[in-house]
Amino acid sequence: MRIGELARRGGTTTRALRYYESLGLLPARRAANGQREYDEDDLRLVHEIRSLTGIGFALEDTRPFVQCLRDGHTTGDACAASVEVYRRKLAELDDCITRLHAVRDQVRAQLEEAEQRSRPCGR
Amino acid sequence: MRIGELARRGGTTTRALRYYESLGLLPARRAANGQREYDEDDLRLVHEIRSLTGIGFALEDTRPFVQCLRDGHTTGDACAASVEVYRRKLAELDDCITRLHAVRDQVRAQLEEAEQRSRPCGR
DNA sequence: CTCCGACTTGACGTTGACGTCAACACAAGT
DNA sequence: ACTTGTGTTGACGTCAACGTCAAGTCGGAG
Repeated sequence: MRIGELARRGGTTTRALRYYESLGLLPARRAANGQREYDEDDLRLVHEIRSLTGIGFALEDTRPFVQCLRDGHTTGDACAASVEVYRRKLAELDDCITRLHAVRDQVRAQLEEAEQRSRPCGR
Repeated sequence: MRIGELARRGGTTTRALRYYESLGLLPARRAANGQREYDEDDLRLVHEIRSLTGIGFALEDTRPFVQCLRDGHTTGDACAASVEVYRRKLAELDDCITRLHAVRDQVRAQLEEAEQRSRPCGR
């Protein structure tokens, strides 16, 4: 199939697919006239990339998963490198959540304090 | 004082201060020779800006706080517009935290599933 | 033949908060 | 006088993940 069909079926755009190719993430064969040619395996890769980035993974983080599929594994997270990305991302998320909690509490305290000052006595 | 001193005492850089000026966030008087001249009140504004952006507020969000101080209030959050920013940010944070929780749980589930597959039977 | 849709490459735009560099002027210290 | 430090403006670079536009090519339908 050509790039337009892959984009449609993969739930993305032709621009994104060309971008992935420019990163070496999704290389494409070329037809005689220069047009990109993809197959069902490529569609699988696109789905893998999109589902991961949809969750919040960076494009670079999807590389091990794509490579894993390309190596013949049935899932992208069957390889150690992919699992490692999972772990790293999990730690990042926990860290981020912790920090956001702290910030939220800080903002909430500031807000309450400001409201306190605006009506000093009861009411 | 001049821009270098303000940057040092405000915990930032001269580039940042010029940038703030370009946004109209921190206008500066000029000396006869064209150099920017600041006073202690400006330092106060810089501290306000930095402490807010340090928490995660966008520069534009600090504008009401800075204006509030410039209007003579003792704190930057004494004005309604500032409090409104607090509220908005608080809602944003809650929303962000909720989404991150969902993502984290999703990633954790994926990770556990992947580990399950790597050692199918006990152990 | 003409028209349309899909394809190609290349270049620039977007968002935020500056960093970095160039090329120059002015101030202070020795 | 010379050097060093600090100041000025202006322009371009950074990061991510593409969007948008331009100008042209290719294939098939009518």
